[in-house]
Order: sequence, then structure tokens, then C-alpha cells
Amino acid sequence: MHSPNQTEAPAACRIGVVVEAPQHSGLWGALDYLSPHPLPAGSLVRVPLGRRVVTGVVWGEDASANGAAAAHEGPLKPVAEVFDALPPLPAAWRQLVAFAAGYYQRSLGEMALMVLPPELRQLDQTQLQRRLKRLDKAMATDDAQAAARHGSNPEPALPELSPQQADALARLAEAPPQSVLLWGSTGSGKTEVYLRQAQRVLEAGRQVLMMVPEINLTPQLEARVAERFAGRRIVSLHSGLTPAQRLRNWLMAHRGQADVVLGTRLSVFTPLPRLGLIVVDEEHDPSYKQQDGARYSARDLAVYRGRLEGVPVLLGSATPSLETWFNALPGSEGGTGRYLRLSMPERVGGGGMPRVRLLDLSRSPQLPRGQEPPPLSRELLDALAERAERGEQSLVLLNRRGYAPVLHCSDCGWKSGCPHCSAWRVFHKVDRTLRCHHCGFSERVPHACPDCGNQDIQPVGRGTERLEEQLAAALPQARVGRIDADVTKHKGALEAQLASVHAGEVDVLVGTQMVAKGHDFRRITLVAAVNPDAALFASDFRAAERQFALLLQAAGRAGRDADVADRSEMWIQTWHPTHPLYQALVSYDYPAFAARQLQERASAGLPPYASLALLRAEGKTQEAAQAFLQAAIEAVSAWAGGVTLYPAVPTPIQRVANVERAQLMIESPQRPALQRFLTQAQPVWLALAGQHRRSGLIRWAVDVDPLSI
DNA sequence: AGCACGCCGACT
DNA sequence: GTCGGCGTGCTC
Repeated sequence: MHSPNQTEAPAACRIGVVVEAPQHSGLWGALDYLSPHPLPAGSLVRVPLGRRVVTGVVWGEDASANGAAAAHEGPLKPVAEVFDALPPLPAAWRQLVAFAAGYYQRSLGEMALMVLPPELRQLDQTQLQRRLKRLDKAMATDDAQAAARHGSNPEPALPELSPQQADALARLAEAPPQSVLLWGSTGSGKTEVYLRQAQRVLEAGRQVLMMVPEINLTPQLEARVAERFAGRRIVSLHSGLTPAQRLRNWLMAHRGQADVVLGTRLSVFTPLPRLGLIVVDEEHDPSYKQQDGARYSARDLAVYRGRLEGVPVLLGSATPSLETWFNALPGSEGGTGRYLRLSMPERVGGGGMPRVRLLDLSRSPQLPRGQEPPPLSRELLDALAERAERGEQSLVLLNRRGYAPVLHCSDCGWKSGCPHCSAWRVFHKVDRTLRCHHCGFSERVPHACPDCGNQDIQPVGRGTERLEEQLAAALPQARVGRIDADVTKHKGALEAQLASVHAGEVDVLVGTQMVAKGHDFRRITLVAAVNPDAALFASDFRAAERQFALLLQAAGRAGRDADVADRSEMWIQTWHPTHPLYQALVSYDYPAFAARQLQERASAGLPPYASLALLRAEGKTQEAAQAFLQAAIEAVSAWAGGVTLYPAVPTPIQRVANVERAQLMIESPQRPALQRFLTQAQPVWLALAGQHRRSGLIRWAVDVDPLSI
């Protein structure tokens, strides 16, 4: 075809580009475009897709993450624009993304584009160049200021290392690059080990990726990193940043200008040309698993990335996930021995962990009398009062927000259910609402029973609001405060409340698990878990593991200063004081707890001895969701060798926001067998989902390595 | 996912 | 006679 405007030879190179297209679009791998010149793999481009122009990444050969890559027949469109001001995304980044896409059963394009800063996808070439120019200018003035400061700023004095810290660092120095479990009790100084190891890596001219579960919960770590590496460029990466900040920080990392990246799970995908160390703090924390979209585990990807790039990965925890523990146990103790294990059992400064005391509720006198809510023991109230008198602080943990989990009419039996979900709406006394914690539906509390008009509707059970009220009533001389997600959703409220705790203006702090994590309270000598029994009998196989970690982490909030450590205590109110979980907690015997759990997992065929995946379905009706799952089983059962497909069941919360949910579990003792199966099943299920859409299927997805089932 | 095309009800 | 409801189908 003759084109009068084009005097040059027509575009000659066939370029594979991945674009954002979810897997149910059927576009799995790269799309082919034309370019007059070859483009290096990893280049960012804009390409026409249908009637729009979208951002994509040049992938090069073999972009068939799933299924066969049949060459596209027919005319190809040309690449619209190449972002050549940006260095191409490195091969290691592409390999990490390709692995994640394959492993977590998502399309390559979705994975690749999802992990780039959202802002980058919006910009065109000239806008990006403007940003880059502005960034260079800012960095130049920054450098000048840093140089001016340098002479006046003395090197920060390093804290003296404990013998076990020194030992851990010595062993790290001589170990080959590999995954390392740094198993250290709360207060043993894991952070100092991260910082020293990071220091070595920085001095060798390389970059450090430091991951934390939730950045807002660990402002102290951020401050410490900034202080320690004052002369270095440190950037953070998490979803709390503005789009512009996130792009800026990502660009600094990608161009090798940032030395330290401190971020949440999404930062595991940051391209880092000089990567020398990955740290995963609190590696057991469930926040590392993405809970929607591409459900990746940032901790597991960090381990993969470390191996890929020949870089050590430091996994830190006092209560490692059983998967990590299993990999850090030597073969002689029944583990795989894949990770090096470094232990730091003692707290820095010589203080011990608080003494754990199990309060047997069936024996202790109870206050207040009555059936509801569950009791607070007299002994606990006395202990709280006593601490308050001495000027010491206490932390009372209850993992349930609101005033009461449900309202109940004693006449007709009405309960405050959510009209859109199969869950109770929680009574919040502060703003007098009934709120569904699953869909957010909120209404003013009715004055009378909506069904029978009875005026006498009662709160059932107890949340943090009610606990705060009860403690304030029972301890009139003490100042009671509360921290939970309801308090902290007001901007600055968390900081204000924490400041008042640190200033000693609160004697008894009531809180959910969010206060058990990371905060460094100096004057707390008593931590009490008021109602921890529920987790003992939960159907989820990871409930015990999570609860043990939470209680031990909570215990670590007490006695952080060595001079109060010896009189610090952790109290557990329980009906089941002989339960093995609590018995292991009393002696701080994580290995015993883990051994017992591993034994149970082995005999039940659960992780880490087996690999799991869930096929989840959402539908207009429960029948529609289950019909799809049933059909999905039948469609693959002929060749599902090596994997077990369990029956389709409703999810624990069956209906959320008027969407019915069901799932089926897929299990295999061999991870590769599960992977092969899922990869084959995916296109079959995709076609099947198309047929079931008419009968009410809304969405479906595969969740590999689910956290809970 | 977007963004079309496409065929049936209440409005200027 | 049109605006617009969302069912169905495609994107190199």
C-alpha cells in the first residue's frame, strides 16, 4: 500500500509488548506490534489497543506465561511511542514479574503493569520527561545541601552490639548469599542487625530493600533508618503516598539514585539496579499477602528474588511463619534446611520477657456478675488498679472493634443482621450506629426492636468500646484510653493518642491487635489478653499460629526497659489454661509450639507439607457460584492427577454486599504438580466462566497459597 | 478491564 | 422520532 507521507522503509521489527489486560480477557502473554527499530526488552512504550492507547512493557521473546504463544495473524499496529528517557526495566525485574504471573495464575500484562507506579501508566513521554527533569533538579539541590551539612554532622554513635547480635552479624558476613531466618525475640535487637548488615551493603555501593508489613505502624523504624543513614538517599514506597511521590521514589530506586527503599509488600517489585540485600521484617505478618487481585506473597517473592539476583534475604521474626520455620529447620530436625537460621533469644539490656500468667476463668471470682459480656476477673481489675497507682501502664487487648458485636431483642429474638451480608452489624456506641464491618453499611441504632417494637434491645458480647467503658467504671481512679481502627481513621488521631500514652497520660490502654505490633511503649508493665480463646477453636488451620504470634508480640510490649522488665507480666484470661498454645506461651517455647503445629499439619496434609490453592467464585446466588465450581471440577477431573479437588462450599462469610461467595480447595503434596494443574485448568475455567456468566456468576479467581481457607 | 456495537423502553 | 439501559464480544 502506498503511503505518500512515509518516505522511509515501512516498520520492520515485530515487538512483543505486554499490556494491562486481566486474565479473563483471554490475553495471556504479549501482543505483537511493529517498530522501525528493534527495542530493548524492558522498554516502556505506548501502544494502540482497540480504540485507546495504553502503556505497555516490551517483553522480547517467549512471553507466553500461560498457554501457547501462537503468532498473531493479520496486520500489526505500530508502537505509538517509546519512553526512551527511562532505562529499560532490567531482566531480573522481568523474570520476577513473569514468575509471579505464572505462579499466582495471572496474566503477564496484568502483573507487569500492576506493579508499576500507577502514575507511570497515566503519563505520556513528554510528561514523563518533565517529571524526570524536575527530579534531577531537586536531587542536585539536595546533594548540595547534603554536602554543606556533611562537615558539621558527626557520624551517629552506633549502639554497642550484644554478643548474640555480633555473632549473628559475623555469621552473616561469612555466609553465601541465601535466605536467612533471623529468629530473635521481641527486644532482641533485630533492627540493629538489619541496619549493620545494610551498612555493609551500602558501603559496597549497593542498594537495600527493606520491607515492613504496614508502614504507618512502624514510624519508629523509618526514623531509625533515616537517622542511621543520614548521608544516604532513603525513599519509601507504599500505598499511602500520593501518586506523584510514589512515582518519584520509584524512579529514584529504578535509576539507582536511592540507596535504601523502605516499603510495604508492593515494594518487592521495585527495580533496583544495584540490589545487595533484601530485609523482610516481621516475615510472618499476614499483610505480606495481597488479598485481592493478584494474590501474591511479597515474602515468598522476596525469597525468589534473592535467589534470582544472588542477594541475601534476611527474614526477621520472633514467631516465624511455619513455612519459614520449616525451611530454617535442619534436615536432622525434620525441616528442609534451605535457610540459614540465626537465633537471638535474649533481649538487649538483659531484661527478660514478662512472666506469662494464665488466669483460669472457671476458677477466679468474676466481675461484673451476669451472663453478658464475658467476665473480667477481679484479679485482673486489681492488678490494673495497682499498676495505675504505681504510675505504670497496662495494655488490655481485645481483638474486636465497636461496643458490642451484635444487638439482640429478648422478646422476639431479632438480631442486628446486615441486610446485605451474612454477618451481624456491630453496635458502635460512640456515634450510635449499627455498622457492618464487611460492606460498611451503617444505620442509626433503632430505639426499639424493628420487628416487634420492644424497647428493650440489648448489646450482646463486648468490643473495645465497651471494654473501655467497663474498665473506666471499674477503675475510677485510672485514666483509660483506647486505640483501634475506629480511633485511627481520623487523621492524626493515632499520633495524638500514642503521644499521650508516651507522655504518661493514660494508665490503661485498650486496643486491638494494631497496638500489639511494633509500638515501643516504655512504661507498660502489664499486658492482658481478655478474650483470646476464640482462636483456639477456629476452623482456619492457621488461626493458632496467628494467635501465638499475636500474643507473643503483645507480650513483647511489656517491660521494654530493663529496669521494669523483672516485674512485667502478660496475663491471659482463659477457660482453657491447659491448652498447648498457652502452655507453650508460658515458657516462651516457640520451637515446641511450632513442632506441635508442624506435626498436626503433616498429619492433616496441610502447608508446609502440601501446597494449596483456592478456586473462588462470586455469584448473584449461592447456587450460581457453586454451579460454576461444580462444573469447574467436572471439567478437569479427568486429568487432575496428583491433585485433590475438594467439594465446593460457601465461604465462611457467605454473602458480602449482596454477592454470594463459594470456594473449593485444591491440594497437592507436590507444588510443581499443583502449578502444572492450575496452568492447564485456567483456560478451561475461563471458557466455562463465560458460559456461567448468564446464569449468575459474577467473578472468579484462583488464590495460590491462601492464608486462610 | 475498557470500550465498542446492538437491540428494546420513556422522554425532549 | 431520539437518549440510554446493560448484554455480548474484542483488543496485536
